[in-house]
Amino acid sequence: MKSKRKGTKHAHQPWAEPEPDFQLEMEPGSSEQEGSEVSVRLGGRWRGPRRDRGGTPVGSRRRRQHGSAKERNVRRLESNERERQRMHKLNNAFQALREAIPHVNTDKKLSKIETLTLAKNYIKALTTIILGMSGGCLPHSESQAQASASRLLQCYQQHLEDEGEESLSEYLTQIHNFSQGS
DNA sequence: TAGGCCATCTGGTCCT
DNA sequence: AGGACCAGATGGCCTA
Repeated sequence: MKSKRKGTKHAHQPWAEPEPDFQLEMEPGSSEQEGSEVSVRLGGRWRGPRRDRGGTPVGSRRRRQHGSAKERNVRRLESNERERQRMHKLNNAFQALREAIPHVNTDKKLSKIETLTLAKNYIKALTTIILGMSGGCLPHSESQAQASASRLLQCYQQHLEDEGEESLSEYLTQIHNFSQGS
Protein backbone atom coordinates (compact mmCIF):
# COMPACT_ATOMS: atom_id res chain seq x y z
CA MET A 1 0.00 0.00 0.00
CA LYS A 2 1.35 3.33 -0.95
CA SER A 3 1.92 5.76 1.84
CA LYS A 4 0.29 9.13 1.69
CA ARG A 5 2.23 10.70 4.52
CA LYS A 6 2.74 14.40 4.21
CA GLY A 7 6.39 15.31 4.38
CA THR A 8 6.00 18.92 5.38
CA LYS A 9 3.13 18.22 7.67
CA HIS A 10 4.89 15.39 9.37
CA ALA A 11 7.85 17.66 9.97
CA HIS A 12 5.64 20.08 11.85
CA GLN A 13 5.03 18.58 15.25
CA PRO A 14 3.87 21.28 17.62
CA TRP A 15 3.50 18.75 20.40
CA ALA A 16 7.18 17.94 20.11
CA GLU A 17 8.31 21.47 20.71
CA PRO A 18 9.28 22.57 24.21
CA GLU A 19 6.33 24.29 25.89
CA PRO A 20 5.56 25.72 29.30
CA ASP A 21 3.25 23.69 31.54
CA PHE A 22 0.39 26.02 30.77
CA GLN A 23 -0.38 26.98 27.23
CA LEU A 24 -2.29 30.20 26.73
CA GLU A 25 -5.05 29.59 24.23
CA MET A 26 -6.12 32.20 21.69
CA GLU A 27 -8.27 35.02 22.93
CA PRO A 28 -11.96 34.65 22.01
CA GLY A 29 -12.52 36.27 18.67
CA SER A 30 -8.97 35.91 17.56
CA SER A 31 -9.45 32.41 16.19
CA GLU A 32 -8.82 31.84 12.50
CA GLN A 33 -12.11 29.94 12.39
CA GLU A 34 -14.13 32.84 13.71
CA GLY A 35 -17.18 33.32 11.56
CA SER A 36 -17.38 29.69 10.58
CA GLU A 37 -19.60 28.76 13.51
CA VAL A 38 -21.89 26.07 12.16
CA SER A 39 -23.84 23.92 14.58
CA VAL A 40 -24.88 20.45 13.49
CA ARG A 41 -26.84 17.81 15.29
CA LEU A 42 -25.50 14.30 14.83
CA GLY A 43 -26.86 11.28 16.65
CA GLY A 44 -28.62 13.46 19.17
CA ARG A 45 -25.46 15.36 19.98
CA TRP A 46 -24.89 18.94 19.07
CA ARG A 47 -21.76 19.51 17.07
CA GLY A 48 -20.83 23.08 16.78
CA PRO A 49 -18.69 25.72 18.35
CA ARG A 50 -16.79 23.95 21.06
CA ARG A 51 -18.00 24.72 24.57
CA ASP A 52 -17.40 23.08 27.90
CA ARG A 53 -20.21 21.67 30.04
CA GLY A 54 -20.78 25.08 31.55
CA GLY A 55 -21.26 26.60 28.11
CA THR A 56 -17.95 28.42 28.11
CA PRO A 57 -16.30 28.44 24.69
CA VAL A 58 -13.29 26.19 25.01
CA GLY A 59 -11.04 28.58 23.20
CA SER A 60 -11.35 31.04 26.02
CA ARG A 61 -9.82 28.96 28.77
CA ARG A 62 -6.42 27.68 29.65
CA ARG A 63 -5.82 24.00 29.12
CA ARG A 64 -3.62 22.00 31.43
CA GLN A 65 -0.81 20.18 29.63
CA HIS A 66 -0.06 16.89 31.34
CA GLY A 67 3.41 15.40 31.46
CA SER A 68 6.65 16.39 29.84
CA ALA A 69 7.01 17.25 26.18
CA LYS A 70 8.45 13.79 25.59
CA GLU A 71 5.49 12.09 27.29
CA ARG A 72 3.02 14.19 25.32
CA ASN A 73 4.93 13.31 22.18
CA VAL A 74 4.53 9.59 22.90
CA ARG A 75 0.83 9.98 23.70
CA ARG A 76 0.28 11.94 20.49
CA LEU A 77 2.01 9.30 18.38
CA GLU A 78 -0.05 6.58 20.06
CA SER A 79 -3.32 8.36 19.47
CA ASN A 80 -2.32 9.10 15.86
CA GLU A 81 -1.79 5.37 15.39
CA ARG A 82 -5.15 4.56 16.96
CA GLU A 83 -6.83 7.10 14.74
CA ARG A 84 -5.18 5.56 11.67
CA GLN A 85 -6.39 2.11 12.70
CA ARG A 86 -9.87 3.47 13.28
CA MET A 87 -9.96 5.08 9.83
CA HIS A 88 -8.63 1.87 8.26
CA LYS A 89 -11.48 -0.06 9.88
CA LEU A 90 -13.92 2.52 8.61
CA ASN A 91 -12.49 2.20 5.10
CA ASN A 92 -12.73 -1.60 5.28
CA ALA A 93 -16.38 -1.21 6.14
CA PHE A 94 -16.82 1.10 3.15
CA GLN A 95 -15.13 -1.50 0.95
CA ALA A 96 -17.45 -4.22 2.25
CA LEU A 97 -20.41 -1.99 1.52
CA ARG A 98 -19.13 -1.32 -2.02
CA GLU A 99 -18.96 -5.03 -2.63
CA ALA A 100 -22.45 -5.56 -1.22
CA ILE A 101 -24.24 -3.16 -3.53
CA PRO A 102 -24.56 -3.78 -7.26
CA HIS A 103 -23.49 -0.98 -9.57
CA VAL A 104 -22.98 -0.67 -13.30
CA ASN A 105 -19.55 0.89 -13.77
CA THR A 106 -17.34 -1.69 -12.06
CA ASP A 107 -14.01 -0.40 -13.39
CA LYS A 108 -14.34 2.81 -11.45
CA LYS A 109 -14.16 2.63 -7.67
CA LEU A 110 -17.14 4.22 -5.95
CA SER A 111 -16.32 7.20 -3.79
CA LYS A 112 -17.51 7.19 -0.20
CA ILE A 113 -20.40 9.53 -0.87
CA GLU A 114 -21.42 7.52 -3.92
CA THR A 115 -21.27 4.32 -1.88
CA LEU A 116 -23.55 5.71 0.81
CA THR A 117 -26.01 7.13 -1.71
CA LEU A 118 -26.17 3.93 -3.73
CA ALA A 119 -26.55 1.84 -0.58
CA LYS A 120 -29.45 3.99 0.54
CA ASN A 121 -31.16 3.65 -2.85
CA TYR A 122 -30.48 -0.08 -2.91
CA ILE A 123 -32.10 -0.54 0.49
CA LYS A 124 -35.09 1.48 -0.65
CA ALA A 125 -35.40 -0.63 -3.79
CA LEU A 126 -35.17 -3.89 -1.85
CA THR A 127 -37.75 -2.64 0.63
CA THR A 128 -40.12 -1.84 -2.21
CA ILE A 129 -39.61 -5.25 -3.75
CA ILE A 130 -40.12 -7.10 -0.48
CA LEU A 131 -43.24 -5.14 0.36
CA GLY A 132 -44.56 -5.83 -3.11
CA MET A 133 -43.87 -9.55 -2.81
CA SER A 134 -45.50 -9.74 0.60
CA GLY A 135 -48.72 -8.54 -0.99
CA GLY A 136 -48.81 -5.22 0.79
CA CYS A 137 -49.58 -2.01 -1.03
CA LEU A 138 -46.90 0.64 -1.17
CA PRO A 139 -47.35 3.10 1.66
CA HIS A 140 -48.99 6.37 0.71
CA SER A 141 -48.57 8.30 3.94
CA GLU A 142 -45.75 8.79 6.43
CA SER A 143 -47.55 6.70 9.08
CA GLN A 144 -48.16 3.92 6.58
CA ALA A 145 -44.52 4.00 5.60
CA GLN A 146 -43.51 3.73 9.25
CA ALA A 147 -45.88 0.85 9.81
CA SER A 148 -44.52 -0.93 6.76
CA ALA A 149 -40.97 -0.27 7.85
CA SER A 150 -41.57 -1.72 11.30
CA ARG A 151 -43.34 -4.70 9.78
CA LEU A 152 -40.36 -5.22 7.50
CA LEU A 153 -38.00 -4.95 10.47
CA GLN A 154 -40.03 -7.55 12.35
CA CYS A 155 -39.89 -9.93 9.39
CA TYR A 156 -36.16 -9.31 9.10
CA GLN A 157 -35.52 -10.02 12.78
CA GLN A 158 -37.74 -13.07 12.69
CA HIS A 159 -35.91 -14.38 9.68
CA LEU A 160 -32.57 -13.75 11.38
CA GLU A 161 -33.70 -15.75 14.42
CA ASP A 162 -35.15 -18.57 12.37
CA GLU A 163 -32.64 -18.95 9.58
CA GLY A 164 -29.50 -17.03 10.39
CA GLU A 165 -27.71 -14.23 8.58
CA GLU A 166 -26.36 -16.34 5.74
CA SER A 167 -29.76 -17.57 4.74
CA LEU A 168 -31.15 -14.05 4.80
CA SER A 169 -28.52 -12.67 2.43
CA GLU A 170 -29.18 -15.61 0.14
CA TYR A 171 -32.86 -14.76 0.27
CA LEU A 172 -32.17 -11.12 -0.59
CA THR A 173 -29.90 -12.17 -3.45
CA GLN A 174 -32.72 -14.26 -4.85
CA ILE A 175 -35.08 -11.31 -4.58
CA HIS A 176 -32.55 -9.12 -6.34
CA ASN A 177 -32.05 -11.64 -9.14
CA PHE A 178 -35.79 -11.97 -9.44
CA SER A 179 -36.22 -8.22 -9.80
CA GLN A 180 -33.38 -8.05 -12.35
CA GLY A 181 -34.98 -10.78 -14.40
CA SER A 182 -38.47 -9.34 -14.41
C1' DT B 1 -4.59 23.99 -13.52
C1' DA B 2 -8.73 23.67 -10.78
C1' DG B 3 -11.55 20.68 -8.34
C1' DG B 4 -12.71 16.25 -6.24
C1' DC B 5 -11.32 12.75 -3.25
C1' DC B 6 -8.58 10.99 0.10
C1' DA B 7 -5.15 10.02 4.17
C1' DT B 8 -3.27 11.92 7.98
C1' DC B 9 -2.56 14.95 11.91
C1' DT B 10 -4.56 17.43 15.51
C1' DG B 11 -7.07 18.87 19.50
C1' DG B 12 -11.44 19.02 21.13
C1' DT B 13 -15.70 16.36 23.51
C1' DC B 14 -17.89 12.16 25.00
C1' DC B 15 -18.06 7.69 27.11
C1' DT B 16 -16.65 3.82 29.94
C1' DA C 1 -7.82 8.61 33.07
C1' DG C 2 -7.67 6.87 28.72
C1' DG C 3 -9.69 5.49 24.50
C1' DA C 4 -13.26 6.39 21.01
C1' DC C 5 -15.23 9.56 18.27
C1' DC C 6 -15.45 13.77 15.65
C1' DA C 7 -14.51 17.74 12.60
C1' DG C 8 -11.21 21.11 10.77
C1' DA C 9 -6.89 21.79 8.44
C1' DT C 10 -3.54 20.43 5.24
C1' DG C 11 -1.38 18.60 1.37
C1' DG C 12 -0.85 14.74 -2.19
C1' DC C 13 -2.77 12.34 -6.17
C1' DC C 14 -5.66 12.07 -10.10
C1' DT C 15 -8.63 13.52 -13.81
C1' DA C 16 -11.14 16.59 -16.92
